[in-house]
Amino acid sequence: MATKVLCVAEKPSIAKAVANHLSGNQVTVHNVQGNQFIKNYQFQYNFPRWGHSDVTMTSVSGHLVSQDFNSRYRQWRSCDPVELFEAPIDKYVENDKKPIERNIEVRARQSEVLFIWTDCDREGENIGAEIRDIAVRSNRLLADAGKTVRAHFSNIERAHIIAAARNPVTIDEAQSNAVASRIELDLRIGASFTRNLTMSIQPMLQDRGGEKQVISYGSCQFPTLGFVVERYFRVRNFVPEKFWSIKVMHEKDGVKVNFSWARNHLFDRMMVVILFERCLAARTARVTKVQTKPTSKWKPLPLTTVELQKCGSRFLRMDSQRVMHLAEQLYQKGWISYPRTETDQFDRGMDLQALVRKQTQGGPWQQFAHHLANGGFSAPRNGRNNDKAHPPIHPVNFVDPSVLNAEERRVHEFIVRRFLACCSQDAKGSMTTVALLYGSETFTAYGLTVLERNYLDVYPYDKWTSSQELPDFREGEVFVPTEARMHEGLTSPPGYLTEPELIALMDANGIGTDATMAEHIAKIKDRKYVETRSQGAAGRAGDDDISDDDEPPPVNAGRGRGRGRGRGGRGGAGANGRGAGTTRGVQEFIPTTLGVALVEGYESMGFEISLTKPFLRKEMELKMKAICEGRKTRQEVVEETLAQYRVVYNRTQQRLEDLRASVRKYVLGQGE
DNA sequence: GCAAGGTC
Repeated sequence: MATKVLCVAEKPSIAKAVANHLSGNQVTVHNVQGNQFIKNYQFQYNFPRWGHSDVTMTSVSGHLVSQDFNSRYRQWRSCDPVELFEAPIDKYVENDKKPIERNIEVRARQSEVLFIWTDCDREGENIGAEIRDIAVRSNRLLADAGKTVRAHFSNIERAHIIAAARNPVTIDEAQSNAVASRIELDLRIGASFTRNLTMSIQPMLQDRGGEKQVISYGSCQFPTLGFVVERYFRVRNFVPEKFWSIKVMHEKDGVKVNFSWARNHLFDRMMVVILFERCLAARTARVTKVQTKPTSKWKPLPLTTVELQKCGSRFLRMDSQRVMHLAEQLYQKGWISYPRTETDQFDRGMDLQALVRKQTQGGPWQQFAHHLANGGFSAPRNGRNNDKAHPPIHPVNFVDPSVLNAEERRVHEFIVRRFLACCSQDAKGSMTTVALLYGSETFTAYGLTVLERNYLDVYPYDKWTSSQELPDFREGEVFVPTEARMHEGLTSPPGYLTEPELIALMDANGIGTDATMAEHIAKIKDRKYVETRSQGAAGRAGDDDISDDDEPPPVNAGRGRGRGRGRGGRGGAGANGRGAGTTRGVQEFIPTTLGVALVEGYESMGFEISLTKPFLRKEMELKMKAICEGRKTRQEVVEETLAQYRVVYNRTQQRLEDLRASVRKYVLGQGE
């Protein structure tokens, strides 16, 4: 007698891949009535634990269960918003998900074992619990010990999937509970604050003929707005500072070589005058070091969602939501892998060379792919992130670019080139350093010669070019510099926040996930908290009369722009918050008067915890971790967090006048 | 008319 096993994945693509691996492609496919994406795959498999089995492999499509307040509370004016802190919450399945629910119910009734194949992350654990609850309601026997299990897998390579099928584990209830608390808190806090804010502020805006707009609070959208406003004020409040430096130029063999000062620049004019006079007094400079050594520019890391979005803004001039939409389409058509991933390491088991060979069929990268297939291949670098659920974004099949529309083609081309770049060699070069001692001061010139472009040939988004060749200097050589002068400069203000910078800040502060960051950005635009414009479209705020010092020396460029790069430095010249590389045409974010009023209004209330800063979200993250590790229960976290927010809510009520004053000041221009 | 998280 064959055991009947029901497998349920988080999404159709996983169900299909797993079914194919386990069945050896001996599989029959059935449609699920009412949903064109979900399929049931039926095949035989011999599980060590259950023996010869008839397997049905199906999937859900993300969360199956929705949550909202009981209908008595759903009308906005049905209750005081503060009641939403404890109003009963209903769980239900949306109508469009009913066919998926029904499919599981029917199949569960015929099954002896339920085998969950959701992604191995917190949300996946919670979705797994949703699936189990629905299945158990339909077949109580599945609640018995060992009758509901879960696959532990971190990629969909064949061997890995088979190992997961043979070694089931149990659902991690703690992780599921962590998500449950997150869901409840986001709902209660988001809804209560949003209703309160909207009902107290919206009438003021309507007075001036504004349309009815929702003024929302959310644990992700507010910190996102906070980043934009913070940068805005940093630009607005920027006071340029004068600085001084010493510039040395020497012409040799017909080449003018600029030497940069080891101290870069100083903010003390007298000091620079003294140091400069010592240079002049010394008259000659002596070459203290001539060094030529190999250098390289590292190839990029495997592509994550966050990186795709940043590159989309930077290189393709598309906003993050657009890029994600296009990537989603490419995924659904089967050209690229799953586009929502935090992983920047390829699993060792993956046959990357086979994927490279697929790209030799055509496209502008064809020749390069041939070169990799014929011995040029080099294993990708490993980044530091692995979500244990999805591989880095990569092309899974060849598609002739001409069948894609213009926008899809650009995103697809980027993904293919990025992948091929990952599989090729670092660019190689040679860096010459010449150091001078002139008076008491050290000056340095650098010369870069690019020797092998390697990955750069397929990845035009990175720039690395040879500098002017340095003339021959000898250690100990003494000369009178052709030119030496003092230079006066002004520090320049940071630019407004660009989308890649905003995404980097959200990423570093844990605001949103790879799948939702673009939505939060779109949300604060939609709510009219911020506006975007093309960088450089309008004159930059403040003075035009800005000069800056020379760029810092060209250090080994390999040190990639990693995750979590801090925000632009403050004050100091040069550290101006503008991202590396060209940013012309990139969208920059400017808060509206409403956005500024909200942030300033809340700040003026002087809470010890700020709603517009990322700390609360981080704290939530830590509390979820505590639940996962068994240090706290779901109830404890919900209660203590709600208590925290209640304090903020009550104080917001008491000091509503502060918030209204802020709106009057910034939005209505009525002063204080 | 509310959030954030999955997913098509």
